Amino acid sequence: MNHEAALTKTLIVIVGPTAVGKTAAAIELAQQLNTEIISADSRQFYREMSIGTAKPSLEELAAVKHHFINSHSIEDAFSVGDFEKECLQVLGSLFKTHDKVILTGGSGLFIKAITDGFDELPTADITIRNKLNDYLAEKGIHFLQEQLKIVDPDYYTQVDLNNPQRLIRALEVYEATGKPFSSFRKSVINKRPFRIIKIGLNLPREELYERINQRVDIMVQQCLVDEVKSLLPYRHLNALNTVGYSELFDYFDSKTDLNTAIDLIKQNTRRFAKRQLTWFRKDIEIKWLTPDALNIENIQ
RNA sequence: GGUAUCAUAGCUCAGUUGGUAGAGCAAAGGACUGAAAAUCCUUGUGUCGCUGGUUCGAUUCCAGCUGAUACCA
Repeated sequence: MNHEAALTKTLIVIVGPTAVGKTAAAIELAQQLNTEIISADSRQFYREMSIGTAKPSLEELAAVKHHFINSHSIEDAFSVGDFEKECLQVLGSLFKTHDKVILTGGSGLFIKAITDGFDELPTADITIRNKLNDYLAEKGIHFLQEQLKIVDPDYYTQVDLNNPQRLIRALEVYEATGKPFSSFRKSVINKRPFRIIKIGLNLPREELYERINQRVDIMVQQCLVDEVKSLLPYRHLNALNTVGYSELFDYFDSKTDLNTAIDLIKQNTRRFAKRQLTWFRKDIEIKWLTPDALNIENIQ
């Protein structure tokens, strides 16, 4: 893509909390623009998980071409970094035939991977990560904190020391490369060869929560319990460490009854929506709308 | 109808030997560069059921009322 062409290409990013109505709004806009949709949803990639991830329906998928829905298996190791690379490739080829492309999803980190990009970092070595998780279990978080203090004192002063995932990530990068994690973190925003417009969809909190509760009830009617049951053999996979699945695994373990599990799915989904809003709120480039207000006028 | 117990945060309850109160859960706010639907952090002003009485002072003691629960009729 040359510079001249780049100016004409626009990525329309539609974000917002789960259940706000991103899917329907994005499809309607895609039809008006005669374009395609890239999903940035960290669980809708996986073809084995459908009901609990609130994927677009078969009709919706037929109405507009979607990318990164059912594109991967829960057994694949598919990281945000992988998504960044694969998605940019898809975008490049879509921009050859479209001036505007829609990127939509609720996973803030995955959106950021496309709009801003990440520094070059090594992917997780599962052996190292397992070892570090063993240390965490056996020696406690203090041990990881002390290791990090020795190996990467800069990051030690910045990181949330109570967050084991952050500590382990930094330590595994050090073990894999011999260089401190902080030395990779340049935090430069990658300039993309296309224009980016960010739209955030939101509703009054009460209304959003009502939609979440209703959607969980619909998932149950659509036999979410059977879907989760069929995934029991894969429950150890990271993809299944997910709202809607974890709670029902507990039900199959007889740790809760079904109604309690369903109530917990609703509650954890509401909390998830709150975290999504926290993430997106700090992005001042986002123009906020109610879902029914999204139209071509908003994306000029 | 009688007796007893209870009435404190959205919920479940603790507590104040009388000086206007605090836990868990819920909820809200925040962080977050390859686990991200994950992970982590912060936040407790409530007519202490109502009306009186005693007292310098009552959510605490006393009386009445209202409601709940249990037992007896």
